[in-house]
Amino acid sequence: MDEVLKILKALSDKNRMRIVKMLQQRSCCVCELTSVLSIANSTVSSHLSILKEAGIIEDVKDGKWVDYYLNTRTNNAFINGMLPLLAFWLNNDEQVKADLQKLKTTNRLDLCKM
Amino acid sequence: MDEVLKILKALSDKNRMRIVKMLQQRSCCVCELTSVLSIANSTVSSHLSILKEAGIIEDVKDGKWVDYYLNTRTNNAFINGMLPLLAFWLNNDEQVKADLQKLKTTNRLDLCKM
DNA sequence: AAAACATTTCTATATTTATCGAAATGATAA
DNA sequence: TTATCATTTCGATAAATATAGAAATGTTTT
Repeated sequence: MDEVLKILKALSDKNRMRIVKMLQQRSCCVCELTSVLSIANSTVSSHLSILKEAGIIEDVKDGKWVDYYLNTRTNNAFINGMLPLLAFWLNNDEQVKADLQKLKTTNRLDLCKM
Repeated sequence: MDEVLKILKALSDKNRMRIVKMLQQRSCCVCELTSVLSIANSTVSSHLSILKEAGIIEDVKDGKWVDYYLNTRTNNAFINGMLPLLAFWLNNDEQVKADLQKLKTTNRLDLCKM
C-alpha cells in the first residue's frame, strides 16, 4: 500500500502536477522547469526527487544538464495505470496550457549564460 | 486543477485508502469503519468529510446511522477514472485483506449497545 | 588547473495535516 | 419529553510538507 500512497502523494502537489504535465510534452532540465514554474530551483529539485523516488520520472545526464522524463517504460502497475489517465487530464487547464505554451519558447541554451 | 489535486490528496492517506477499499466491499457507517480502523471516531469522521468533499463518497441516513458509500454514479471524469483503477489495486495488500475480512464479521447492531 | 554553472544538499521556517478527547448536534426510542 | 447514542464539530498538539537561501557537489569549458 505504501507504494501506491507514495505515487498518489507525489501527484497531489500543484507544482509536481505542473511538472508532470510539462514532461508529458517533452523532457526538461531543472532550469527549464524552474523558469516556467517561477519558484526556487532548490524547490524544483526537491519536487523532482519526490517524483523520482515514487518511480514516476527518471533522469539522464545531458552535458551539463540533467534531463528529466516520464517513466513510461516502468513495470510498476500503478504508474502504468496513472500515467495514461494523466495524459487525458488537465489539458484544458489554464495553468497547464500557459505552462506548455511557455515551455515551447523555453530553451536551456537561452537560460544559461554561456 | 484544484479539483484533481483534491481527489488525489484525498486518496493519498493510508486510512482514507483503507476506507475506500472497505466501501468497495459494501457501504458502512462510521462506527463500523472506526471499529476496523481502530482509530478515534472523530478522526474517521474527519477522513470521511475529506473524501466526501472530494466527491469520492456520498452518504445517506439509515435510522440512527449514516451510511457511506462510493460515488460510482458521479459525472466527475477524474473520479470515474480513479475508482475503476482503485478497484483493481491493493486487493492483495495484507492490510486491505485483513480489513475486508474483519468487515465481514462486523455489524453495526453488534457495535451498538441497544 | 581554474572558472563557470547546473544541480543537489543543508538549514531553517511557515503552513498543512492527522490525530485525539471533549463538547455539541441531531435523531431515534422509550 | 427525556434519555440514548451515532455522528460531527471544536480545540489543541504533534508530525509532515513546501518553500527559500546558502553552501556543497560535480561536470564542462577554457
